Amino acid sequence: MSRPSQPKPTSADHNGVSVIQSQAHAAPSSSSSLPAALAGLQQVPQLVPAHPSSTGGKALPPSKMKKPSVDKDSDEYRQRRERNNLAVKKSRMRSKQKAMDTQQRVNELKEENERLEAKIKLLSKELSVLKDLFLEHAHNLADNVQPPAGPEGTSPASNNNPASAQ
Amino acid sequence: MSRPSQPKPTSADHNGVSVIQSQAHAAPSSSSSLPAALAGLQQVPQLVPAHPSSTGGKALPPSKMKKPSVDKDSDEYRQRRERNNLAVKKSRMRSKQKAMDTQQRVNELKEENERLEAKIKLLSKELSVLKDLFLEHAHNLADNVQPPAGPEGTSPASNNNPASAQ
DNA sequence: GCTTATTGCGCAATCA
DNA sequence: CTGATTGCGCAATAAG
Repeated sequence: MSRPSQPKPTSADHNGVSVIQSQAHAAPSSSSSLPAALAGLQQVPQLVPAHPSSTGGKALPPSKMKKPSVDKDSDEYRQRRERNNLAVKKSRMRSKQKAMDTQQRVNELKEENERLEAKIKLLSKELSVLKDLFLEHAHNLADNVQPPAGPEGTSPASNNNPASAQ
Repeated sequence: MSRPSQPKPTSADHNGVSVIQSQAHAAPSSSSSLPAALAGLQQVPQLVPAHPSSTGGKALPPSKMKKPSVDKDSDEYRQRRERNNLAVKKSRMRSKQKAMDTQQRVNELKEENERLEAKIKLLSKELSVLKDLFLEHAHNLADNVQPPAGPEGTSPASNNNPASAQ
């Protein structure tokens, strides 16, 4: 599918002198047609070619517009277009890829986040248990310098019930 | 491949009907803050040189044209185009917005991640301190029932309450 | 001042 | 049938 230089038949009427633009009016307030506001829009209020030149000349429609000589039939031109098209394709491909990568990153980060939160939860729990144990001990020591022989402190804070039920 | 309909000329026309007007329309107003206007792109609505409303054969030399319909000069056509252009613009805008949002999400998640990791670090530290204290204590108890009498170097866990963060 | 990369846009085919 | 998407090419810039 390379691009064999082709004579390009239909090129003749491209625009050369005529911007065949077809029909008149392109919706004057085009935006008015639809909720332009909704669509975003940054419309530039009519920018007229206010060129300082005297009678601008090109303001006359029925005349010929002197467009730069961009010979569309030129071989050079065709070649450049071709290259640009390629570049465009490449660029867009990259862009898309990047978007996908970003999306993926979001997923990864989300997963990571969950993992981290789980870990935090775990650590917090461990910590609270240990703290409780410590407090208990401290209380025991404070209350009585000679706590019961029972080393383990499975008892409510402060004084544990020596004569506990069972 | 994509367009088996025609011998793909290197032109903009998608099917041979020819996009005669090239993209010269003057964006009536719509987006674009681009300085393109500077180029003096003042395209004025104007009638095309000639087009019979009828099927005036297009300009396609030695080929066969199988898509005569689609009167570009039709009012209907123009209207549909305009609408589609709007839709396209809207769609693209959304697409872009979405991409940006996703990117932002990545940033937020990254931040969150850092925060969480910091928290984990803190908790881990606290935990290790407590554990050490605990172990020490346990050893003392196991080795000797009378820790206070022992060498003063290893003073009991004093009191220091690490529960003070954030 | 060239070339490539990006960007906005319109057209048309296709999807929904 | 209508709006939404998508591939593609053009042209104007931006970037190198």
